[in-house]
Amino acid sequence: MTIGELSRKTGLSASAIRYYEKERLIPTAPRRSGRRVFDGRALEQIAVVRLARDAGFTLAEIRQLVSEFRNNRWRPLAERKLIEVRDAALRLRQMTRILERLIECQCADVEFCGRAIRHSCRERIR
Amino acid sequence: MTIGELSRKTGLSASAIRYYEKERLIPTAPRRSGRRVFDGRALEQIAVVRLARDAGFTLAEIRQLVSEFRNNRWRPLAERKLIEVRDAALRLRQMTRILERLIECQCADVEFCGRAIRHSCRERIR
DNA sequence: GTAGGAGTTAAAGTGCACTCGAGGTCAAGC
DNA sequence: GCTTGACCTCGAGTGCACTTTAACTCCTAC
Repeated sequence: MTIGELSRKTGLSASAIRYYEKERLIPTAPRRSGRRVFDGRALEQIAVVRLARDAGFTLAEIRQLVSEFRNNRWRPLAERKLIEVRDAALRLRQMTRILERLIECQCADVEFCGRAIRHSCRERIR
Repeated sequence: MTIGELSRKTGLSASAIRYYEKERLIPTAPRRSGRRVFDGRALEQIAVVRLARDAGFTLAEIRQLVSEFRNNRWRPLAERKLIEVRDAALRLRQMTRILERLIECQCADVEFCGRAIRHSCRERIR
């Protein structure tokens, strides 16, 4: 598979794939006359990176996760991240409820909605 | 309330608060001899911004949301964002499950876990 | 044999969301 | 009246995650 095909299949730009390789998020692909040749594993590796990134891992953390996967040092990293991810999911559910309320609400008094929303938000910081 | 107190109460740095004001995410605070004076509403306004930011709105989108709140143009913005937020929440739940599986798994064969995880990730792109 | 298209590298540039630093102001307490 | 500390503005700097650019190579098709 060329970098172009991999790019089309993953939706990730070719330059982003090169960048991921350079940053050691995915293994260095073997070259055929200077060009990268990928196999099916690259799809999985990129999918792992994207999922982790979507879940809020930084690329530095993902590099750690993938490089420390073979020894057992990834465990504390994963545990810390699980807490963060659960918290992020909670905040997203709150935001979902607020958006749903906001959208479904037909009240003419937009100021009332506003107060209700500000109140929901404020609960979070006190 | 001074900017320092507001900073302590919200956990947001004073420079970030000034930045939010400059970017019109929160209203321009009145000055007393050159210094900003905040009241309780500032707590709510900052909480709204932080919640929206946590939910994945960019500051530009938040500015739109807060500035268009009084007319009814915020509605399509909120609807589009609801879809994104639901999707983000789904991805976070996937990541939570993967992390939980990873952490709870006691198997010695880390390669097996690895394959299972790569498989879960790969499902997402095919 | 040459044009085109896809690939290569290294380095510089971009956008976001702040953060920092310099140089200055202001009120309170000694 | 002077020091201290918290505040002010403005502009530059930072870190992340890429993207773009420049100059080049390689294969295919005409």
